[in-house]
Amino acid sequence: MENVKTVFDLPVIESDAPERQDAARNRERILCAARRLFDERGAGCVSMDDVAEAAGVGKGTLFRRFGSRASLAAAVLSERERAFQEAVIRGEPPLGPGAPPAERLIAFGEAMLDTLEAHSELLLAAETGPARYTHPAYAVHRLHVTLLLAEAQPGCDAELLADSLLSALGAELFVYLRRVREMPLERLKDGWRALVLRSVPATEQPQPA
Amino acid sequence: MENVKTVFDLPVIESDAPERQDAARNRERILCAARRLFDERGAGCVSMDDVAEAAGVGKGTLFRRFGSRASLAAAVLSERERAFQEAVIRGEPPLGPGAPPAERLIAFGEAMLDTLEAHSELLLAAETGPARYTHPAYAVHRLHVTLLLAEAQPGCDAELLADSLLSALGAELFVYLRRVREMPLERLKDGWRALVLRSVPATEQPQPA
DNA sequence: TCACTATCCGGACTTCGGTCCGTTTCGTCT
DNA sequence: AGACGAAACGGACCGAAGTCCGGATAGTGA
Repeated sequence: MENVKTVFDLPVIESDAPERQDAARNRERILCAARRLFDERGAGCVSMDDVAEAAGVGKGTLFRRFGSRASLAAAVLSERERAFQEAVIRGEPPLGPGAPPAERLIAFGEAMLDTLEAHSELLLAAETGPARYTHPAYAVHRLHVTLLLAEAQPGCDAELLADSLLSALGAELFVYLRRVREMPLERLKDGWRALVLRSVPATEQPQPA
Repeated sequence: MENVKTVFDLPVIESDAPERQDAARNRERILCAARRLFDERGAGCVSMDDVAEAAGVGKGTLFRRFGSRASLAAAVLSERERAFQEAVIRGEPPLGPGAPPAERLIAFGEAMLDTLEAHSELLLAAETGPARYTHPAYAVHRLHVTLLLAEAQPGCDAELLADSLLSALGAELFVYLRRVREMPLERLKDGWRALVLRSVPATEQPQPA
């Protein structure tokens, strides 16, 4: 995992040719406008037409660059996501390499919960539809969790368990627990910790290596 | 739990007055048409206009009875849901009362997975938007799981753990695992079993009572 | 039987995500 | 510089969920 490059957002598969100048300019305009609007009004109150207009760009252009609303939200989050991946792959323990897998899993979930707390609306927008599971960022999270689980508990179905655990960090559930059920953030973190410690033997020691 | 009445669908909060005759007739027509169309074409290919037309009813009426598409899908599923609740509350072990809590949790998840396998599209439609967590059926599932967890493991945060475990049975994740990742149903069941056994000490014995 | 009213009906309308396609612009090759 | 093809632009257009409100109707009380 530590040799993996961070994975950026790939809103639309760009084959190989470099981006044309106007395209790059418009992408920047759009991202800038979207960031501003989402920030001002909350992601829920911003339509794609709003973004297009604020960016001074046609709607077709908006959808050509970012294939969907969910994808645009993800792109706006990509900078943060990039930093997060960096911290996970090359950062300090316990989030980064060096700590025992259970510790790292706990730190991972806590970091995710902090991100959710700070950007729940945006993450909610980014997870609507089938977007969540097909997004490259999710693939990275899954891979990370899968590897940690496999390390902590060889023999378990780490692939599947990773998805199951990650589902507990979904934005929809988070918003529900936080806003409707009004659970404090700390409680969610404790819950995650307990969940991980149940899934992984706490008796694990720091990997020798 | 065993004394709780089954909870039916409450698509729209009807205060107390009994339903007017034409209203009841139209509800029936709508449900009938929806059931048929969903069955014929798959839930994804049926618009609300389609349902309204097939039911011989205006669109306004459709939305007056069932507040949203998700709610309509849930209503169509309500009969099955009712039977499921019955089996959980008063049926045979291990799904019904009598088996140790871990066993019942496993059986519960397996039954949910079977339902998902049979009606994934409909469940997917029923879970779009914030619908899932606010639906009465979800409240019943959560209560059931919460009580079993509390019984199996006093002292744990059963409320939260219930939601976390249930998130692993969400329709969106299911469809993704099943169709995109192409995991066999049995693997998902095994995964659920493992998840439950990790969350609950397997050393638990049938409740003394 | 006949008002009378609360409830319900229905379809036109709005909003919004997403698509299409004729037009424009960029970069390149001569 | 001029021409040419690929790529990008933009806004009209579409389908579908959900809202609104003027008109119809079922139950009620006299």
